[in-house]
Amino acid sequence: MRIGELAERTGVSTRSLRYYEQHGLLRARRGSNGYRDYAEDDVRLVSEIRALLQIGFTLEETRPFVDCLRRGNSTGGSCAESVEVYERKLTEIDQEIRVLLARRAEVAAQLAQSCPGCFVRG
Amino acid sequence: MRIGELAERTGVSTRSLRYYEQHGLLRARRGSNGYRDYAEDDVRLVSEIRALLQIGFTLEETRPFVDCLRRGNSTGGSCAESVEVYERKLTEIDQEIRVLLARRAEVAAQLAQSCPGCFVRG
DNA sequence: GTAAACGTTGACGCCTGTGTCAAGGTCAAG
DNA sequence: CTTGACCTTGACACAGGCGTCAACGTTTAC
Repeated sequence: MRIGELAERTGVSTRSLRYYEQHGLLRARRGSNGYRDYAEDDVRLVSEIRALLQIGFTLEETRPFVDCLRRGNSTGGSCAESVEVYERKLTEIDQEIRVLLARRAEVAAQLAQSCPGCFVRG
Repeated sequence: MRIGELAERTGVSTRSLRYYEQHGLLRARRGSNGYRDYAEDDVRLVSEIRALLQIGFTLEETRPFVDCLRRGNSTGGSCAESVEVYERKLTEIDQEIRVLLARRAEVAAQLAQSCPGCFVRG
């Protein structure tokens, strides 16, 4: 299928699809006219990328999942590298949460000091 | 004092000081040679900005605090506008935390599915 | 044949605070 | 007078994923 159809079926803009390809996540055969020609499997592949981006992964972090799918696995997360990324991501998220909680406490403290009457649930 | 001294005393690069000025947060008289000439109070002012940036405020959000200090208040947070920003920031942070917690749960669920043996404290 | 729809690559913009380089003015010390 | 430290403005670069426009080739339908 051509890029327009893939875009429509995945709900992803053609711009994004080309961007993914540019970063080596997506590959396409080329017709004699230069048009990209995608396989059926690419629909799932793009969906995997989108799902991960949605969760907060960077494009680079989706690479192991894509590679995993390409190797024929039923799920992008079925490979060791993917699991590692999952675990790393969990650690990162936990760290971000800690930072935010610290910030929240800091802001709440400042607010309490500036405005003793202001209640802050915490 | 000149910009170099202010930079040294606040631990902020001259680049940043000029940037703050460019955005109307910092003002300086100019000597006959065109050099910026800062007042003693600007040290505290810059410190206030840095403290807020550190906590995660954007430069724009520090404006009410700066204005508040300029009006002669002992603290940048002593004004109604500043308190509003504090409260808005708290709400934003809480929202971000919620997003991160949701993401964490999502990632943990995916990980558990991909790797049943992997334990995830939650 | 021609217009419309779709494809191609390339490149700029965004957002935010800051690093960094350029090309030049100023001033104190030797 | 020269060196070097310090100042000035201006402008490019980054990170990340994508919108969007340009300029141009292809296919499709009439």
